[in-house]
Amino acid sequence: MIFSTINEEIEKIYHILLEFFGHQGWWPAETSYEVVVGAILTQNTSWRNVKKAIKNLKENNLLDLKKIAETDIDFLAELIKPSGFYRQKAIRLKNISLVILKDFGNIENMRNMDTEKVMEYLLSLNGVGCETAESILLYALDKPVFVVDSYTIRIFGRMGLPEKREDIKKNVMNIFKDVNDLKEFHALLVELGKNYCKKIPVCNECPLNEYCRYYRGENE
DNA sequence: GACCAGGTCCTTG
DNA sequence: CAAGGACATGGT
Repeated sequence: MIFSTINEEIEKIYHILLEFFGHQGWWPAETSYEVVVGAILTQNTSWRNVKKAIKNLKENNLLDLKKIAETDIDFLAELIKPSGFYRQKAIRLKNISLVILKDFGNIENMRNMDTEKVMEYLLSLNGVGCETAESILLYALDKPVFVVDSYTIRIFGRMGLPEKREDIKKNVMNIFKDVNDLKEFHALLVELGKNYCKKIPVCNECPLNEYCRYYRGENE
């Protein structure tokens, strides 16, 4: 067994963040389908805005695979307007729901498939890219997958860790095998990204300063 | 008013 | 492959 510096650093970061921010309890949703909807709606969009869209769907009793699959696209677009890119997202959301309904009947039925297979399947859907697919796998289907988003890439870059999404994913999944750890870690990284590791960083009080190249003025 | 937000797709070089 | 534009609302 060889101890890698990178692994130790990643593990250390996880524990610092957990201590600093506490347990995140992601994904904030009542059903697995709600995770899927949220994952689409939050693409390049603040969760604050997504919540409004989800609220609209719930108030219309539409947060259901079968119902969205039958909903008029223009009406759907109107409801999810606050989440931005709403015309695109309405089309994609309805299409994705239709296809999943046809192929599986419901989200839960996707759990029986191999992780690799579901990943491939999800990526084939228009509007589902790497991050959305990973989010669905981890948070809707409870598959042990690490979600790499733009915050993660930025944070790893600032820490001097691997910056390519597949490298990040490999490294993290090599350390954390447990679904709950993977869920927690991604949520914690988003929390750090939102509050400290921004494009214009808030280094004061950032819990990861001692690991940050940027803070030490070594790059950027 | 500028900039950013829990991306993805399509087109170009 | 990398880079650039389109998609759009709402908060700081």
